[in-house]
Amino acid sequence: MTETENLESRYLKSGLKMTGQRRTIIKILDEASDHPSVETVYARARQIDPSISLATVYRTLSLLEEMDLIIKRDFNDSYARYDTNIDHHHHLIDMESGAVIEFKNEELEALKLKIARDLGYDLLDHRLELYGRKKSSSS
Amino acid sequence: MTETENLESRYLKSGLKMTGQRRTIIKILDEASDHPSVETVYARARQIDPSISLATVYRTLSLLEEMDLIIKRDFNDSYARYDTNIDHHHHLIDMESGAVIEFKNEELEALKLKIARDLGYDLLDHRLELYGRKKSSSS
DNA sequence: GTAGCTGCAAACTCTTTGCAACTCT
DNA sequence: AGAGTTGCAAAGAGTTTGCAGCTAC
Repeated sequence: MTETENLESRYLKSGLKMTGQRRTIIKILDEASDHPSVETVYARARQIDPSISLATVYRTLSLLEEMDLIIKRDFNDSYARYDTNIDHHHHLIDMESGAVIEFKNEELEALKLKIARDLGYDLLDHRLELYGRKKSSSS
Repeated sequence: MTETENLESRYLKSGLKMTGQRRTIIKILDEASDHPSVETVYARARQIDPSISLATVYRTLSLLEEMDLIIKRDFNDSYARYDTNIDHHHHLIDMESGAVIEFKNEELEALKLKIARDLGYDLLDHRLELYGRKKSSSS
């Protein structure tokens, strides 16, 4: 969960232009601990810069995704959501609150490599999502 | 991969009306070994019944999904794809050919339960997708 | 006979794009 | 100055829906 560098400095290294709009969006992503949708990023961006357009949010998020600075996800929603954390991890989605919890598991990493190997494949990427309900020890 | 009953007989048990269009779509799904998209089902359906409409395909697939006879999936495509196999399994997506390979793994089932439990959750559903490239022993 | 299904076309949601104006470097 | 970025509005893809006619039961 602790990243060496924030998104802004990683972006700056690319040499691409830094505009007011991009700075706004990158700041929002840097501060986001959730996995915001385009609309959410847009809403937050408007609080900082009311004149920003949705098209710019779409374009900037696509750009950052192509640069592998963020990752596009779909948690069975009808819209895309973005993940700022590029470290490899998985998600547990709380089906009651919609909260997304990140986790890592070494055993799983080993197992999935083994499964792919057994099927005759080199693993390039993968995803695991768990959908659950919070255990209540009382009720 | 072997199902006790086919989709058609499971559908008939529901008591819902069986129309020509539904029979066509259900037959296509019963015979599909891939994970067809709405457009694919539509294209195949037209070969049997050229007058069938896309809206009916959408409606029928939604209906079958609500009845838990098929499962809607999204393999990072921009459109929905359907899975006829309701047995619990996972997918390995061949990133070169786009082929989708189904697999099961008991070790994985146990592990994912453990992960959810450790996070304080009861597991309701989950999905694992592996994205890989076929190993070539020669090249 | 009638509840429910169908085809058609229009509408809707999410995302992308053409273009003229603007802004970082 | 100039390449790249922006806002706007229009267009695009995928999906849903209202409605009048039709069909399985």
